Amino acid sequence: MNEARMPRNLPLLLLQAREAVISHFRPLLNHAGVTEQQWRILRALCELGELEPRQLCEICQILSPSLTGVLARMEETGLVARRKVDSDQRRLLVSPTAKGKALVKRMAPLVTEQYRLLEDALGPELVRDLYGVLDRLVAVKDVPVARVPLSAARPAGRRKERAGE
Amino acid sequence: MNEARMPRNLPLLLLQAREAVISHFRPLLNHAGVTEQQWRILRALCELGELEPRQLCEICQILSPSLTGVLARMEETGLVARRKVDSDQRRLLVSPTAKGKALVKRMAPLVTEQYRLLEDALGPELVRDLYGVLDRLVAVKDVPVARVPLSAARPAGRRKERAGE
DNA sequence: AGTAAAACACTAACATGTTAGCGTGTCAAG
DNA sequence: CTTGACACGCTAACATGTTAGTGTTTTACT
Repeated sequence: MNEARMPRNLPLLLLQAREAVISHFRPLLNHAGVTEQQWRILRALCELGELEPRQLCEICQILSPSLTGVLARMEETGLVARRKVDSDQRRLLVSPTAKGKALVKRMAPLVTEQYRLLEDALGPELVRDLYGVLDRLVAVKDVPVARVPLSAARPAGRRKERAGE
Repeated sequence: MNEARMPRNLPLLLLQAREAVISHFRPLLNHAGVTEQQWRILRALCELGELEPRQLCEICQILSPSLTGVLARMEETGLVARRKVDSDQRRLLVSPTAKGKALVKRMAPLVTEQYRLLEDALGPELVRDLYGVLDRLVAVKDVPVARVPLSAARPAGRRKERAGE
């Protein structure tokens, strides 16, 4: 018969790959008292300087609503500072505080060392191939979108019914 | 000076890669009324049959506390069923319902089609390399863990202080 | 048999992901 | 100058990620 088996689950594979890598860094970040997202933001700010929230969204792969909360907590703990832009009242500028920069400076050698250990375990070729392939993947544009037949898909009637209505 | 720049952020790159892929499937899943996690679980159950929660955790890369909630919601909407195992009162067995299987069967062609479009955009070599590299990465074991100097890292004193204490 | 350790699913508390929508500020067309 | 479209950061509501810890059932060892 048909049954036409689906292709491998690529998003899942990428998730597993990411977990395989990040698991070796999580202990370091936990010990430093920052989350993965906070670390991404701090790194970006220390490497690129003052940035706007929307830039951080793109660079750190964090959606705007999440970023709002993350930045609020980081401001609370004194890792970053936010200031308004005079020329455009809509925009903000986020910068790392002295405390934030100090944390990055403290963590950098540890992160680098752990990365080296990981590289040793993976081997230079795999690491090189990894960056090569992923960079190519991320650079891909213009992937067409399949049209949904409108008839297919659609479970029962669970389409956003609020509880209190 | 030193400043010793850190290596590239590999977990971030993997996150970006995953987003580049999953973004093309999210509309399909949304339209079907299931989340990414629910889809991973349904696929696993339909391809491998009845599974225990801890197996689903491993296969679908979902932590136990998250899985508890996801399965509860899926049982609520009638996509899966849970039953206890007699031989071991601790364990459970999760299986897809008729409704769950039907959803997978409906979605399969759409997912496969979208995957084909993605493959066309990426090119066969890149897809092949992608799986090759990621499979090798996931398979890596025995990565040593860097010892944290105990003195380094550690922001101010924000180490799990409860609000009501 | 009897006990300590481990396995399993679960809860709790917090942080983030995801979608929809809101309010204000900016800018361009009329 | 005004209006309408858009950009930006935000809130709201729900689902999931993450860490710590709990209660119960098994298992291993004495």
